[in-house]
Amino acid sequence: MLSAYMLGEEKGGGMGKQKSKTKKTKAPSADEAAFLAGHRLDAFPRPSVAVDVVILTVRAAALFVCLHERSDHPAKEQLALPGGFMRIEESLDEAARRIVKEKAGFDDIFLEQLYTFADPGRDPRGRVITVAHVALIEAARFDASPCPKGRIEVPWPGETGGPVDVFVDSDGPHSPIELAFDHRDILGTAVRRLRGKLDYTPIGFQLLPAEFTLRALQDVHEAVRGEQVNKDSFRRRMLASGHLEATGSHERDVTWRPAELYRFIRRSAV
Amino acid sequence: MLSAYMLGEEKGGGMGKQKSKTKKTKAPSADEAAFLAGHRLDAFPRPSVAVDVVILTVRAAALFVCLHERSDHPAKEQLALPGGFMRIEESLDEAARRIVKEKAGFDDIFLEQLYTFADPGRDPRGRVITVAHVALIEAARFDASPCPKGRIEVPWPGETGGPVDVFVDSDGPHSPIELAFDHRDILGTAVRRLRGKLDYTPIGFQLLPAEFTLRALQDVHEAVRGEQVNKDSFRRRMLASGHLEATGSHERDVTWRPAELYRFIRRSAV
DNA sequence: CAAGCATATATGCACTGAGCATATATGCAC
DNA sequence: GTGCATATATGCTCAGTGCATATATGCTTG
Repeated sequence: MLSAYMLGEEKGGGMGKQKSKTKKTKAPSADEAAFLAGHRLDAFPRPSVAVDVVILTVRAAALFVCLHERSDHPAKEQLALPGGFMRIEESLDEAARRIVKEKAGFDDIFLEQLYTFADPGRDPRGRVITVAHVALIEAARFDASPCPKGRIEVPWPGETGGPVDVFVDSDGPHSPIELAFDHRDILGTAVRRLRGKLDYTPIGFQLLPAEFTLRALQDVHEAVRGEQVNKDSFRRRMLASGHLEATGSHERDVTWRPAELYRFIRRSAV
Repeated sequence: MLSAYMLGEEKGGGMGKQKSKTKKTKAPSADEAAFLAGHRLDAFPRPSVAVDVVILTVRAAALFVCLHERSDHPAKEQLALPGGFMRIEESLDEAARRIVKEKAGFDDIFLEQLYTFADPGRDPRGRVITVAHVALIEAARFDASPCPKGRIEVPWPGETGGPVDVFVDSDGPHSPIELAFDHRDILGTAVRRLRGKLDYTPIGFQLLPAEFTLRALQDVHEAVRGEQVNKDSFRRRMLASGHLEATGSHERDVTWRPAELYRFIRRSAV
């Protein structure tokens, strides 16, 4: 049944047809308008498209993710990533922001598309593909959300990849919890992406408040990378990156020498 | 205009067939089984899901992409990326490989998911989202495909991003061609991704034959990055990467001193 | 055949950033 | 004040990069 899926594409399967290239315009011709009017995209089966969001923060040198308890089957009462179905009129970004707002309560948040998971059988309800997103937020705002929070432990080094383990600390020390669907894989992909971008983009600053110490920035990098970094060269590299601006003020209520607070500034041009 | 694809009910109704493929989820309880039996994913409007593939190679120090002339509206007779609708029973990877085979003739190819483009209005037929993929192939195999070939010119430096220009050289020097839908943006995203991964993954070797000279490898890097690289440090860096194995043989039929041929070897462990 | 040419390949040197050690500064607890 | 924990500054070594120079190896040309 090849033709059923080739709507709007060539039917014959030949590759070498080379018609003369006519000038093409954006305004639809009468011919095209007639084609579109008689066109039925819903004449063949389509999957459902969901959007899931991995909302991450760094607290106490560890990665945490915002979860959501499912109120319906499948995986009823199990924890899952906040997600929902894309509405027919909204973009993926709009859908993701709506879900973040509805299920975690965050209004303004750094958001980026991650990967599309589409294995047949990943959802028992039928053919559901999900466009996963990553959102990053500072710990104070993260903590203010009522969502269940999971601590992430990454069992692989560097950017190896694979599922990660999630612990809900309120239950005390125990084995990692189960997540609905393939959400442990999605989480693993999110961590791998984050590790890959951390050194080459200013993405790490999204996990910090507006003003922060170099030590806090280092904590973020160490939590994401899952390993210690050299303090001196980290400081030098960050200060030389052009992304930091000293505020002149210092942290308070610490029992040691207060560190200077810095602001993130988007670098002019490369 | 929305109503055209908001006629919710599906005519084919083919969701039930693959329901038994739930390998990742636990056996449903009686309660859950009852829920799933009464569940209708098709009660809500769903988009159509397409897959487009950016098939790239490097030839003569330039990036080239494999295209496809559309035989039907919309954008009839216009060039586009090879693409098609995902079938309800196949994974994205399977769909992409089917499309690569059908429209470009490549059987075994490096393939990777790129990004999902889903702006409402990107397709005049209605709500169509596309999961774009990138495929890389060596120039000799690329040239053997009957697909129309476009030369890529990237108007932005580094990983700035944005649409790229495509030229069909057979028509002589002229302005960049128009591509169907948002395919110039998809191409731009592909180039940006490629630039980002080139230095930190062995992805560049996918653009070369099994045995190649260091100069050819450098040509690949320069074509992807769009700028010259230092020859000496590039050689040293590549030889120190652990990804290269000398074959002992040398290139032939060149008018200068023949360079040694190398093989790509996947580095053991990091 | 010898000279010339284009490229490959090898080596040395200066510069830069990273890792490391050391010294000084600044808050709090006692 | 003393002790302590951390921040901050400086100097050293080492590895990688950009650059220059020297040699090697094929073909072309006279």
